Amino acid sequence: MEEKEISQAVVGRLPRYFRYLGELKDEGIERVSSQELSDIMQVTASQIRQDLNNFGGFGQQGYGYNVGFLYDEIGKILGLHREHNLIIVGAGHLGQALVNYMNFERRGFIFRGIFDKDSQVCGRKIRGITVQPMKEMESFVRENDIDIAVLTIPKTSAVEVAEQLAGCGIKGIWNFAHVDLRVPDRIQVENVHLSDSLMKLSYNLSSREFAE
Amino acid sequence: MEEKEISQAVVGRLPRYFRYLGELKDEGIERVSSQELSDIMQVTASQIRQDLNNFGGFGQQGYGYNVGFLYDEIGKILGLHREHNLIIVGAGHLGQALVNYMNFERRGFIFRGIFDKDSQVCGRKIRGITVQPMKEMESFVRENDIDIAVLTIPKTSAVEVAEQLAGCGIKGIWNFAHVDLRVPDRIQVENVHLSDSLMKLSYNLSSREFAE
DNA sequence: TCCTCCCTGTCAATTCATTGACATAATTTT
DNA sequence: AAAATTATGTCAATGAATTGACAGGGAGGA
Repeated sequence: MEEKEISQAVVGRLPRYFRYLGELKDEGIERVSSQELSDIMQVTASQIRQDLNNFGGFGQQGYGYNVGFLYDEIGKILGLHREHNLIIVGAGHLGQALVNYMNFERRGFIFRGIFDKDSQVCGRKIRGITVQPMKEMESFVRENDIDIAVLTIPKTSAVEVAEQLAGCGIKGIWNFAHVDLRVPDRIQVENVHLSDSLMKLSYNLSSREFAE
Repeated sequence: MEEKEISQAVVGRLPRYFRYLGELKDEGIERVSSQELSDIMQVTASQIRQDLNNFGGFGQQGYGYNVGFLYDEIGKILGLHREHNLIIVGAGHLGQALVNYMNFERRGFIFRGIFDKDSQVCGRKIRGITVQPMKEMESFVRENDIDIAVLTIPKTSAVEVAEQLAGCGIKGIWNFAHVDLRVPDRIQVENVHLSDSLMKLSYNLSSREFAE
């Protein structure tokens, strides 16, 4: 299926295309040209065509792109046509917030388990899912066909937990801990470093002041 | 201060340098060469030197970089040497999680107010801060020297709220709503699109399967 | 059916980012 | 004090990403 390696720059733009196409679809719009999309999304039409062509010719000359079709195709490319089983490790505020955020489920990302090392928290239910102790994690991952682990734990324990997860066949880690994980190549890690993001904003605020 | 424009690629790496330098500092290490940093951080030494030189010559030939000094300098570049006043708009799970996440305060990002449109939620206290109704937001921003607004609200209301914030002199928006905000150029927007991030992970999971 | 216009897919050109190479300066060793 | 080593700052070379240009394949109207 994948012939040439797709750059992460392109991959990073796919969800945004997907979002805008979804909106157009909801508005009942059937066709769209790269130029129209360009106007809406504030990227060049050339980039849109270039990006989409990495995955095949979805458009038609003289017509443009069929919104519904393109939406579905990008969804498939992103792997949204099938379900993913997730667990959350770390039942703190952030972990709970993610479990309660329904939009993930709508896209096929289903939370199957929650784990926490604090025995006080274990047994509590979050959105119908019982928090389990850490020692149950590895067997749970193996027995329930878990694809993705979401790490919402302090960085001190994240490295160790990532190793455990690597050992029991997890495929991907969505990492909110403020540390870079070293895992085998077969495991994909997607980092969400919130404080990095906030610092970037802070930088851009200060640099802006002097630019004037 | 800023002579040439620094690319966002560089800015995006600064927090990571900052983090690793902080760790070295905590370990009591005083000096580090670009080559040593390169080994630890898994980026090329050349890139490290190139990046740092955008902001000045922090190192010394034959010696390397002084960890503490470089840490402080990058902190200043990132604007962490002064406090930022923040408000949260949207007291849902995610908003609460962010308020409760102490690490931001440690870096000088102080939450001054929380706002929500749900009158049921207003009046409740989150970490000592009373949730206020939306109509108080604009005057609060003006009167309390608020720099940054954190949007943890659904996308439907985010656009409107962003406009209100633009009107009352906010400088930056940390946007967790799943929508692209259109605000005047003077306002910096940093997006955290969690579902985009998860979709990227999903893509990389599927593409990996076929690559083997 | 034919003609005109539209818009993609793709190639080429340009811009931007990363890596490599090295002259030079400070440190450390002898 | 001199020699050897270390490691920066910077320039040049390479590589990657974005933009521009256009041939040619439909679509839509007459």
